[in-house]
Amino acid sequence: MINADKKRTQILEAATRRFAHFGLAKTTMSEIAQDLSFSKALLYYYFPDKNALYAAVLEHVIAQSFEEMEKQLSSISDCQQAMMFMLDKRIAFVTKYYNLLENSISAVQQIPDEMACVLADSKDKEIALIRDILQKGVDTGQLVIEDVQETAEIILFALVGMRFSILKDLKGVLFPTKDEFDHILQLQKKMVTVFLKGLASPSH
Amino acid sequence: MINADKKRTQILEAATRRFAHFGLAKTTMSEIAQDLSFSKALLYYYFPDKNALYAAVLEHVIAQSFEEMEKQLSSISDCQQAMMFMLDKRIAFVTKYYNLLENSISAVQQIPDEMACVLADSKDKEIALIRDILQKGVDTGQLVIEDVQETAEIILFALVGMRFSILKDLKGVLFPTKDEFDHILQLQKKMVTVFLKGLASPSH
DNA sequence: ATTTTGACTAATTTTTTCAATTATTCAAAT
DNA sequence: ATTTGAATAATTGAAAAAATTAGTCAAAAT
Repeated sequence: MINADKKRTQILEAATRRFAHFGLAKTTMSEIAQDLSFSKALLYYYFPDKNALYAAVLEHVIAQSFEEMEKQLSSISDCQQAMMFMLDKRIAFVTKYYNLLENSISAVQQIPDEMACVLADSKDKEIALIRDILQKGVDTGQLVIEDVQETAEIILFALVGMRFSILKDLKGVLFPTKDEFDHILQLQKKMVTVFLKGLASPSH
Repeated sequence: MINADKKRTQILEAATRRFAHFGLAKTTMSEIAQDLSFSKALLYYYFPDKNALYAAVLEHVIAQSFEEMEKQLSSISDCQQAMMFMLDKRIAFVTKYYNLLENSISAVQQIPDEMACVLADSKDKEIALIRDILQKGVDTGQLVIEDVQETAEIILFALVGMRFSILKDLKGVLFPTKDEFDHILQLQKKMVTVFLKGLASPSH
């Protein structure tokens, strides 16, 4: 029982390493099994198929990141500060898991339902996170916002889109460098700062 | 001479119709020639190759749109109004020429140098357009901006990215509808409005 | 009973080949 | 200088073959 869970976790971790480095297509179930000296069949004992394993990995790293972020965010009361913190963490996450996310990032191709679901969830949670930051700003009188949900959506669209636009401009670059992610972060911070100023209560 | 230019223009126009409707891949040189009852070889007398013709079409429609926009923009002094006008025109352009731009829009694939060049130019011009609107706002005392060029870039990145993010969410949709473009426009306007408010001079 | 495996099959991807389409050239005609 | 028909070169698409990988299962191990 406890041992079974351990095996499952081991598989998840090995899969995370492989997927995070090589992506879905360039990782085989055999390789993951070999990394652990397990038989390939064992992977199928714990996970129904490759997509499910990949989705589990995705879900795991996303959940981990959210958990950490929410914990740390709770101790920041200023919403400008909170937003900057979130941007830092967001970029750190994307930088670390860029290859894992490549499928979800590069549009075009169809994403299997299982992953689409995880990603949709993740998007909702991210909007909720931004919404909570904004709401705190409204509650403390720092901000004046008519529709907090929509405003959070606009901010997320702009952030995701900004990252995409900048990375697209770097055409021919298979793997963006740390510097390029830093550049994105810098512009995102400036944008959000101006945006928050635009939402600021006149009395402040 | 004058007749030769006319032929060139005819070819450009016929190519525009085909490319705008079917895109680069689904349009053949023979079809363009047939539309005009010219021989296919004549197209090669006026344009070195298919990519060059496509790039010329792209350049032409972009230049036309810019020209019209600049003319009309010159008579708008309020920068909020100017920005909204620009957003309207931008979306109208993308809606009209969506198929023509599909290559440039869908990332991933390599864009031939000739087109990349036209698109890079177009991007620079667009930034310049936004910069000029912002600069007017600074000059009239409506806005306070430290780095106008960078701010213009941020706005463009956010706009382009926003469009991309929203269209990506509509996965499986080959041709976005008018309504979907309107939704993009609506969110873009809200974003830019808040952003401009964030740049507004305190005295206003 | 649960967990694990090797050997097997099914599905998918990659490679190769070949026919058909399409881009491009060019010598000759206008 | 402009235009064309006829030819060649390049590209694409479909089909077949080969190779890799996903997924299954009966039996072994714990």
